[in-house]
Formats: sequence, structure tokens, C-alpha cells
Amino acid sequence: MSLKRMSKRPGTATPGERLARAERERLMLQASGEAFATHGFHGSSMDDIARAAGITKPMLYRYFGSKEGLYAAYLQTTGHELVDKMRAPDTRGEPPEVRLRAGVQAFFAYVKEHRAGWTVLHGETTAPADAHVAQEVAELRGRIIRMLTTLFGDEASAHAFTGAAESLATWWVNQPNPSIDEASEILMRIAATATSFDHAR
Amino acid sequence: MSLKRMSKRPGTATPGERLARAERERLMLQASGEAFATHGFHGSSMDDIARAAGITKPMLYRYFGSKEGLYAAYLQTTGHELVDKMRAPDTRGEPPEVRLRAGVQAFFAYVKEHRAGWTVLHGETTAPADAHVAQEVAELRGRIIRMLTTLFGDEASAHAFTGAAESLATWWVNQPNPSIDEASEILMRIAATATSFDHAR
Amino acid sequence: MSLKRMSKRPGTATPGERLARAERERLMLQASGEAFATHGFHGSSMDDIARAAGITKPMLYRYFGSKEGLYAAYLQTTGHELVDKMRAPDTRGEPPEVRLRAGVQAFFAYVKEHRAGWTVLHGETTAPADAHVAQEVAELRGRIIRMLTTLFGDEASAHAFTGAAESLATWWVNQPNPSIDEASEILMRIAATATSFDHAR
Amino acid sequence: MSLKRMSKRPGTATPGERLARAERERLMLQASGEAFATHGFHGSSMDDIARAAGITKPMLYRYFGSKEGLYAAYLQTTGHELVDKMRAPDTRGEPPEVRLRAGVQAFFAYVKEHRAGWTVLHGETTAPADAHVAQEVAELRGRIIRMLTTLFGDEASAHAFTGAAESLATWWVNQPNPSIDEASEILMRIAATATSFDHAR
DNA sequence: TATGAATGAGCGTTCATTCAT
DNA sequence: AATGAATGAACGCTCATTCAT
Repeated sequence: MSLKRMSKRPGTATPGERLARAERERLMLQASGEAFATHGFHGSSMDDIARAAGITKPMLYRYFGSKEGLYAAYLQTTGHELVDKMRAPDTRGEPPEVRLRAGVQAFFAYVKEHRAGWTVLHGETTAPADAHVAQEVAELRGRIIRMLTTLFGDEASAHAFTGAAESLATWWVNQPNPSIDEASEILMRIAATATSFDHAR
Repeated sequence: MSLKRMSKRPGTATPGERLARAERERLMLQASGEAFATHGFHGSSMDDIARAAGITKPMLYRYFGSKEGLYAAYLQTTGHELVDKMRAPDTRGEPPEVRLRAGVQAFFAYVKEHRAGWTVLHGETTAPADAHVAQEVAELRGRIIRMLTTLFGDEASAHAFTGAAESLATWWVNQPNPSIDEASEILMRIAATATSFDHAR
Repeated sequence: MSLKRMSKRPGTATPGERLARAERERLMLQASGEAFATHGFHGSSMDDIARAAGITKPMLYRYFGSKEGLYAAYLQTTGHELVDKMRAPDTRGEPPEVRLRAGVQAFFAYVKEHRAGWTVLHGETTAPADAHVAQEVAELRGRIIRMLTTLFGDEASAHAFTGAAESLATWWVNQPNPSIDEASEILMRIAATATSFDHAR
Repeated sequence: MSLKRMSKRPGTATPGERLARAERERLMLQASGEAFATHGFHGSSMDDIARAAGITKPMLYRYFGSKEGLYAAYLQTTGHELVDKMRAPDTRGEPPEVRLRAGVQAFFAYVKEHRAGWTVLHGETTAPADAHVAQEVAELRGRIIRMLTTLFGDEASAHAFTGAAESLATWWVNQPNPSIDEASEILMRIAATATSFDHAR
């Protein structure tokens, strides 16, 4: 149940099958994500998810072991996508403000691109549906918090900033034309209250 | 199902009965709140809640009609307590900064006093367990957002600020010695980025 | 649970109370009859009946012991009323046809006067809600059947005739202006097929 | 919920599966019929029925959706069997008396063959357990009544005749050696009182 | 005597999960 | 590899019945 799930039956399948398998898995995860985002973990039955994914229930179990397993897999994928996106811009050597702005913009870009994923991820933060998953999500969030704590100098500000980002993103992504730059600007101003790079103003 | 539930048979019952009834109700609500905060709505069975409250299931149904009814009643109580607390300080005529600080301090005081209530309330915001309740909580949050929007001049900042408050509070209340003043100060600095009363700095 | 229920606490109550008690009992029985006729035995809850009778549930239990007891009491009363009505006309010494017609007319008169009672009584015949009661109703019906068997000479005809009377009555009583004479005439013609008094035609 | 339920996935399944499924369904229906006839609708729990059918509750729900659905399915089957049986003899062109006798004999044959079905069907007439089903049974009975009304010339006689048939059948089928011909004869004599074909006597 | 409050027991229904093919 | 069929275990809810006042 860790973030690094074992790849099942390693090396036995032919390349063709392998591809089909990965494709299948992607489909199941997407369907389940849609369901989880729309009806929540408890509101989504395995039957519903299987039907939405166009497959049968035993497939879900063969691939993910349990409902929690499916949920964990979905959030793991989603979490990785978020992390990858935020790590993508190569800002080594840049000043903190630039690095933060890049991260914030990546975050908003991610939320815009993966609404369902973000919904589930965010929900799991405040109202965990599964203990294991909750812990993993907490760790993900924890890593970001630690980074920001280093940047801001105090943990409280890091939590406030994170919450601001999450809440703003959730509202912002439902607006007609969500502008990444505008949203980022608001966050950057907030960040400035907690750091010394506000001389820029 | 509105936020203002009627008190049943107002004024007619004898004091003894009334107290007993109110007392029972309070006990049930508290037990259910504990359960909802700890295991979530779906993780708390009516049997569990009844047992925790020291009564039997039919009583829960007699008093609250359904599981959703119980949940709604709990969140309604909790919501009222929050609203009452935030309205308590008489700051009419004071400058916006003072009024905001009073509200923020009241908010943290409330979270500290009602951890379970805050947990459930916060969770219902991001991962609604019941549609009706979700809407009422959304309205409550909406009122606060509108107030802040007026103060800050833009809705985005209001959402960011609210999220900062919520996230900070949730982390802060689990710290060893949560200081209301320190938490408030952080939020006030954030507010300053969005208003004109930052000349104070 | 026999048709002759014991009178409770015999001789202890004052005449005044006694009257009040009898009156109460009548009210409860009537309310329960209405309920049973409308929603059936299983569709009528003790709560409903108590509310309809304007009293509280424990009263029903004090007077009738159980739901079955109440049901039995109601059907007993109803059955007695039917029997009394059919026995009322003094036709001793009259020819069979005259006696049968008198009985038939009394039956229709009863059905017209006590629709609820008839509904419950008839229902209990074909779809018994309570084993004890069913047996008593069966005995009541049995007495009539035996009488008719004597008259008609064969039991089969007696059953057919009884069924005809019951079905006709149930339909007839829901017609706009149910005429007792017309209904009776139809039954008398049917009776004629099975007896020797059809020379009258 | 109409009398003509669709057969599920018609024609697509393999013969083996289909037979198994149909067989299962037949078994469930039979078990439920036995239960309904013996203990009534409310006296039969889904657990009891499942156990009697040698399966588990969820199967009943998979096949019939709800307790009412199961009940409806049973009565629908039963009703169809009755209708089919009564329509079977080809008596077009025959005189009314012949046609009626054929119908009456078919009816008794049906009752003899399907005691449980008849019990439930008859009970539903006088003491409906389910509103939907009651209406369908009423329509079935209504069709017969209309036919007889045409034949007899008046509706009252049709109701009397139907009741005679039902009551006679219910008693008759519990006799040691129920003779269809004898029972039919009694009904035919009754019919004769209401029609002109009694010149045959 | 009459009541409001309380309960034990059961029922209809659903759902995550597995077996047989 | 994939499925249709099947199940065990709960859960929300109700109701006949009784206690304490």
C-alpha cells in the first residue's frame, strides 16, 4: 500500500499485452477518479466504477486488490503527477521568489488540468476516506510544507500559505476563465508577507 | 432542514422534562460529533453513535429522524456556535483592521474550543457527506467570503484568506500550546497584502 | 384471545368510570377498525391507531394487551354485530325461503352500515393476518356455512352461495345507491338453483 | 412493473446459462410463492424466502429488485398461468354455455394445479399487500368480470358469480378428491339463473 | 390512570468481495 | 484473462412493546 506499488507479474507478459494492460489500468484509474471526485469515496460503488470503466468488477480486483487499493492507486498517480509538474521547471540557482512563483504556477496549471484529481486529493486532506491513503497524502503535503517552512522561516506561515493556495485553487478552477498568472500573483503577495523578498514591491 | 430548526413544543413542557430532553439532545449531539470527527460520516454507524451516547438507536431517530438529520443537527449547532462567537465582539464603528482581528481571534478561539465541530465543519467544506448539509455549510462559508470580499475588494483574495485561516487553524489547534494571538498575527499580515490598512506596518 | 374476552377488572370501577371506560374502548375500536380497513393489519401501526383514537399507545396495551388483541377485539365486536343483525328478524316457523331472504337482507344491511368492519372481516377470510383471529373468523363463517348446508343439502353449494354473497356485497356497497332488495334478489335466484323452493319462480 | 415483464437479455445468452438462470428464477418464484401463500406477504421475510430457495438474499434482489418486485413477479407469473389456462380451450363459435363451462373447468383445473398461486392471488383481491400489484390483480379480475357482465347482462350477477367461483374453489381444492366436473356443475347452475341458456334444463 | 420516554429485535437493502467457468 | 453468478456482513430504519413518572 506504499506509494511505490509493486508492478504485478513482472516480466511475464508480452510487450503487446503489457501495453494493453497499462492502457486498461489507465482507463480504470480515470473512471474511478471521475467517480471519486463526483460522488466521493463512499458514494462510488465498485459496480459503478466498473461500469464507467467499461469492464467488470473482478478486473478491478485483479488490478487493484480492493477498493482502498484502487483509491490509493488513483491518488498515488495523481500525487505523482502533481509532484512531477511542480518539479519540472528547472530553477536551480534562481532566487527563492522565482522558484516559488514557478512552483505556484505549476500548481495552478496542475489543478486546471486535473480537476478530478485535485478534488479527490484536496478532499483527502481535510476528510480522509481511508487511513492509509490519508497518511500518504499527509506525507505529500508534509513535503511541501517543509519546503515552504524552510523558505518562510516558520511552519505556521507555511500552513497558512498552503491553505490559501488550496482554497484559492479550488474556487479559481471553477471560474469562467481561470488565469494562472492572476492566481499566482495573489499567492505571491501572500508569500511576501512572510519572507524577506518583499522588497520587490 | 433549515439552519433554524424549530425548538420542539416551545415553552409548554415542565422545566424538569425540558431540561432532561435538552440534556439528552446535547449528549447525543456531542457523541455524534465525536464520532463524525473521528471516523467520518460514513465510518460512524448509528449503532456506534447510540452506544457512545449511552442510549439506543430508536432514540436517535426519535430526536433527529435520520442519520442525515443527526448530522445536519450537529453541523447546525456547530455552525451557530461559530457564527455566534464571531459576532460576539461589538466592534461597530471600529476601523476594519480592528474588526477583522476580532473576528479572526474569535475564529481561533472557536476552533480551540470545539475541535470536533471544526473538524466536521471543515471536512464538509471539501468533501461533503450530505447534499443538504453541504449546501448549508457552503452558505455559511459564503457569508464569510462575501464579508471578506467587501473588505478586500476582490473575491480571489477572500478565498485565499479563508483557506489560509482554515488550514492554519487545523494545524495550529494540534500544536502543544496554540496561541491565539500568534495565529491571528499571521492572518493579519496576510490580510494586509490585500487591503489598504497595511499602512500600519 | 377467545371470542368471549374476559371483562377486565370486573366490578371494581365505579359506574361513572365504567361508562367512560366503555366509551373509550368503543372509540379505540372504531379508530383501529378504520385503520385496519384502510391500511390492513400490517399497514396500521399502533402509533397510528393511538393517534387516530386521540389517546396514547400504552392505553391501547392496557385495554387490549397487544396488537393482535386489539385486532381480535375489533373483529369480535364486528362479528357479533353481524351475527346479531342476522339473528334479529324473528322468522321462526316461516318457510325456508322467507328465512333465507331475511338473513340475506340483514347481511346486506350490515355491510352497508359497517363498511370498515366488513372489509376487515372479509379480508381476514381470504388473507388472514393473525392465526388466532383467522380461526375465529373461520368458525363464524363455518356456522353460516353449516346453516346453508342444511338448507341447500350440499356443502359445495353453501360455499358457492356464501362466496357469491361476499363478493357481491363488497362490490355492491361501493356502488352509488346500493339497493338491498336488488342485491338480495340476485342472491335469492342463486339460492333457488340449489334448493327445492324454486317452484316459486 | 407491468404484467408483461421483459425477459432479460433475450436470445443472447448461451443455452446453458439461460437454462440455469431461468431455472434459478423458477425456483425462487416457487419458494416465494410457497412462503407468501403460507405466511402472507408480511409474514414472509426475504431471509426466509432465500433460505427456502436455497440461495442468499442478494440473489433475490439481483433478480427481482425488491420484495415488492418479487411479489409482483410471482403474481404476474401466476396470473399469466391462469389467463393462459382459461384461454386455452378453443371454443370460438360454440354457444355461450359451452364456452362458459370450458372456462370454469379450466379455472378449477388451474386452482387444483397451483394451490399456492391461487391462495396468493385470491388473497391479493381482498387484502392487498402491495398497491401496484393490487391494481394489476384488480385489472385481471376486472377483465373476467367484464366478460361475465357481457354474458349475464348485469354486473351484479357477474360479481356474484365470480365470488361463488372463488369461494367454491378455495374450499373445494381442500377436499379429499376434488372433482372438477362436480364443481363446474354447481357453477353452471348458478350461471343459469342469470342467463337465458337455462332452457337447457 | 395515563403518559412521554425508551428499548429489543427484526427487516429490507446494499456493497465489497470471491468463486466457478 | 475475463466474466456472470453468488455471498457474508453490515447498516439504516421501524415497530410492537414496556418502564418510570
